[in-house]
Amino acid sequence: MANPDEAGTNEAAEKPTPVKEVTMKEVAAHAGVALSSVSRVLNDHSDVSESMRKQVLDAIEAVGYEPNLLASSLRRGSTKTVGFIANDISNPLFAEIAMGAERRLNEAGYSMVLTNSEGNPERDEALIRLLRWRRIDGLILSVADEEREGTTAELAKLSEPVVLIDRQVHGADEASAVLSDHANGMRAAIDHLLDLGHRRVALISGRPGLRPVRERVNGFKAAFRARGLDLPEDLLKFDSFSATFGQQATHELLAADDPPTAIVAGGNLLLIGVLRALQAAGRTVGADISLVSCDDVPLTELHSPPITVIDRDAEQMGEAAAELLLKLLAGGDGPLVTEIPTSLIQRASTQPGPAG
Amino acid sequence: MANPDEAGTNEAAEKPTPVKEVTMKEVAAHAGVALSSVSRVLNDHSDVSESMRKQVLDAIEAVGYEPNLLASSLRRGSTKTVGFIANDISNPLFAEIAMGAERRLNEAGYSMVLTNSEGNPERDEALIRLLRWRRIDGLILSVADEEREGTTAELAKLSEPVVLIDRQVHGADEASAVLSDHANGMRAAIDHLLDLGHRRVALISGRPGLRPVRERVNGFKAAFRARGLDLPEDLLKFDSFSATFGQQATHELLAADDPPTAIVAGGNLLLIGVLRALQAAGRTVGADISLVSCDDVPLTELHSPPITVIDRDAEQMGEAAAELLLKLLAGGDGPLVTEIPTSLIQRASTQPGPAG
DNA sequence: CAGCGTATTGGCAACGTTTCCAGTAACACA
DNA sequence: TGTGTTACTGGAAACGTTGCCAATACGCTG
Repeated sequence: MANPDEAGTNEAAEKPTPVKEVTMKEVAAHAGVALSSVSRVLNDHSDVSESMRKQVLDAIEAVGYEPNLLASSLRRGSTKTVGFIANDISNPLFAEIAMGAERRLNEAGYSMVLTNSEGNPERDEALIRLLRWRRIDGLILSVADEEREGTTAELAKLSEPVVLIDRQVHGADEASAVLSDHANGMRAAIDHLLDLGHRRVALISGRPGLRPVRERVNGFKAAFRARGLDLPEDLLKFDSFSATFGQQATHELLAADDPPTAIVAGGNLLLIGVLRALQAAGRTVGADISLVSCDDVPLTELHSPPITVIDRDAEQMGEAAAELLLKLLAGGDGPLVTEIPTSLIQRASTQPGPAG
Repeated sequence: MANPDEAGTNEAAEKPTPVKEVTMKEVAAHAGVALSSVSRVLNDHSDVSESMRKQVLDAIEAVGYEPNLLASSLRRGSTKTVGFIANDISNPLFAEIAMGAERRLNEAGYSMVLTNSEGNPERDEALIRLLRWRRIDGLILSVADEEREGTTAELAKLSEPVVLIDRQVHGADEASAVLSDHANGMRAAIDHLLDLGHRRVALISGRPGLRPVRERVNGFKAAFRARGLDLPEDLLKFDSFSATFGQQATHELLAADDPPTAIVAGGNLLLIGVLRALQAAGRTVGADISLVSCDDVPLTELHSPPITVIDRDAEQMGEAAAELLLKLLAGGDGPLVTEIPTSLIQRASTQPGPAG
């Protein structure tokens, strides 16, 4: 025996298990019927006799047949699969959206292919292309950059329905989408702070290239304008949604000549950075400085003091996106838009300010 | 005109846009070469002349060809797709694992089909079957119930490689897996608490049907046994990993005759419940009762006081799982196991106890 | 008994690839 | 000129389904 790894020659089969797949052909042969009849039974077509059905079903059981959805998809021209592209699914916000979408899609018999763009617009493009090549039936996505030409070009090549999450893609105004009402949420939050006597209100957020930021800024401005107050332009910090930027921006704000008396953090990661910076600077939330965050997460509820937030139901957003997509897949014509409300949850992190 | 919906006869095309897909056939025709040559160019086979390559590439450009990965998968017998099944991807722990796995798989040219079992073993089974039918090349999963016969049966029918996340499936000891070292982590945490003088230490966790729980209990017991101390059996609460159970169990523990002086929460959702209950009971973490949690999340770091945790790198777990799967897919033979270390991060939530 | 409708079934051509196998041309060598 | 070799290229058969179309059998009516 030259090769000690080979078990020996006592077994008939010498091949490295190329276990031929059990196909409908085997089922047909075993049942003694035509291939097409097996297909009809499996797709419960109307024209099948009871005897045929039983015969085929028994054969399926007997030979241990398992459908090949790949072949079926190719033939039918539908994969029963939808793509989901997000910046970062480890962000609890996207994780919940994905969760909601997946649940709804699964109910409807669709599987979800999940991908991360990692906030990189080039990856957005590559992923859209890949999913297109994979012949997905539809796509849910939250592009990393709304302005990017390449992304819209790739989307245009996609003839399947698309639902955007909190995005408005430039050049494709007719896109279906699930949009949160950030403007009103922010408006309510700023009104609340202004009511408390704050005037030096800072906003830390990602870049205005994304709809949520634009909308929040709109709400922010509207609140100030409504009272004839000047906008604290110097307190608006836009860069990324990361914790590191939250920390850095807060640090800078606190060190300024005329520091803010209230800060609004535009996301749960930013909040982490803001809290770290405040802690490092020895400021107490609520007492020394008021704080509002966007999106309710465990941290905001259980922090001491609890943090006021502009909330929205992320899982519902995912479900809504799936719902829209399913409508479009069923032949409904778009664009379809669902607006998800935001609500202000007042907690102890917002306290009366200087003029209050 | 009988039907007002029909635009009229001025346009040649009357069909409702059945836009025939551009296939390799069209490319071949346009380039004036054989189908097989187009295929060879696309898969850069060795035997293609420069002129042929250019000719075909130009034709692809000209007709706007896009590969059909479905047909390719069918023919090749590989979908370049792996499945991922988790209880609940909205749980930050799983979200990070999924993130890590997806990143690594994508690098290697694989897509990930993500599904939620919602902690339901029946869904586990159905999902494994569905993914099998979809001809995934491999599977990463964290089963909801390790004992479940049906699950192991479905897995047995799967001839593709499988990597378990923090699970040991009964009857399939030879499975590849990524396992965290929960026992040592818990052992360290309990040692820490015992050092501080705590004796009445409670553990709130999911059911011991899952490996993480069993391992943690082992670590817990080992720490007590090593000092010849009796196990506080009455303080071990096992039910689910939910916030509601965390809250309920804590409530009960606090109301008991001989309440614990320290609590260990076995997960981030449980922690939320524990904190709610403590808050409701007016107990201050650290001062009134010591607290340890499992898995470091923003809440544990930023809580006041910060919470001591048994940490592990979730994203690394996902990457490791993908890594193992890729090895198996490349023909490596298993079972392959990666152990992920845990570490105790001491923070202010653990303070000296009665005997300390 | 011819004719016809109904219910059921089988045959076969797709779907868009990949890959094996043969075939061709060019070229070198004897 | 014949032969062998190399370097490519074309043809055709898969992969496992589905769905159209034709074929069959049966029962019924006239």
